[in-house]
Amino acid sequence: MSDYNIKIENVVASTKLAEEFDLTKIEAEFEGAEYNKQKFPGLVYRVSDPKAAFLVFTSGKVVCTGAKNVADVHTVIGNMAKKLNGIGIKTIDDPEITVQNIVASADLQAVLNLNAIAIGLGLENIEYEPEQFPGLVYRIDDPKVVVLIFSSGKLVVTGGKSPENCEQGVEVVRQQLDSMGLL
Amino acid sequence: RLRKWQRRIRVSNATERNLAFALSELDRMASALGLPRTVRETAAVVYRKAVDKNLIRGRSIEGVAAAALYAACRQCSVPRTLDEIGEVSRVSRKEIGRTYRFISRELSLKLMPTSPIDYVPRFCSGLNLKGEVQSRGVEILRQASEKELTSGRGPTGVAAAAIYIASILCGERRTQREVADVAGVTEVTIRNRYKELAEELDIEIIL
DNA sequence: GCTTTAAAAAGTAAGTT
DNA sequence: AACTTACTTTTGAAAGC
Repeated sequence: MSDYNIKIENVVASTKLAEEFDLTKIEAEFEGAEYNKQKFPGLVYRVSDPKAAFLVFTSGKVVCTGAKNVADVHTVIGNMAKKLNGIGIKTIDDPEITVQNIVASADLQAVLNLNAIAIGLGLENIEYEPEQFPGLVYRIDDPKVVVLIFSSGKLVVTGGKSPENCEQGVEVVRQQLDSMGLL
Repeated sequence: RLRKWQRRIRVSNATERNLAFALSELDRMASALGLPRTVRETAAVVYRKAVDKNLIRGRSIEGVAAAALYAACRQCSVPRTLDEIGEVSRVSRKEIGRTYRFISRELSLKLMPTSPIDYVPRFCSGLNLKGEVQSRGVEILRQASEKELTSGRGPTGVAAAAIYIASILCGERRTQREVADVAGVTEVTIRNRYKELAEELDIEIIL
């Protein structure tokens, strides 16, 4: 059927792996780990298994970004916990992982007139400043997501907490544009 | 009782002082940009509305004034780019843009993005090009708009490309470098846009 | 508000070759 | 003129300034 090639590009999640962390020790033991307290309070660590990046804080909380899907988030966080155990750091057993944001791309397969869309969706509901950025910004309340609409018909959906939110966001835009005859 | 009075007077004085400062800022920037009185007045109206809606809280007077001027230029169809406003303001282009979006939404200015056509008169006069070239440029931009060649592109770049083409068609050729300088874009951008326009609008350019 | 991470979209910009 | 790199926009959490 209709294929908008919805692809998840990035998943951001947060969790708590311990009560506290000695970031200086982790920096010394983990190859490639970066930690500059004055620059940023978190330690930066990148992995390539499933590719992802971590921000580790002294509070024991961890932010994981760059994963391509929700399953990978759990995989890399699990791997991270094992690596920490490997250098003698105890971690919480079943950490509660919360997906905070998902970025996805899609393609409506149609050239779009952004000026017409701006009027159609209502100037008070959108932001479109081509002098600054080529995409039209459309904030949706239904699934609470933000959709960037480009003249090429390509879309970027961000702010969603689940893949479903992203799909719903694309569908809302498709339907609205279709009903206005702009697709 | 007396304290309350004094406080009101003090607030009133501060408010008036701030308003006076904002208006002088608007005047200073408008003068530096050579903007007509109508634009300054429009900017003053926008600024006063922002004050009435308490939109200045947490924002600098300079930032709101610059954003108000940017908005006024667009409302009056004599747009200046954020870079141009930024050059005469002590606030960064980034903050002017951010503040503009905020007051634009809060005051429901509902401004459509700037049309490349609105830049044609200023750019052409900056290049000493006659009205004939302007008309040609505007016509090219009208066609470009109909064929979806302006969506998502910077208005100044598209306007510059149209003027570049028009100057050649009218036998008053200006170099890409000259047009790029008055439009504030790079030659690469003019090249990309003019090739696209010439191709899609079937305009033959003989150099 | 800022700092840091990642990622896509498309336009524009800057530095090399 | 081509390439490469990089910045514009949006989103979210983390801890601290």
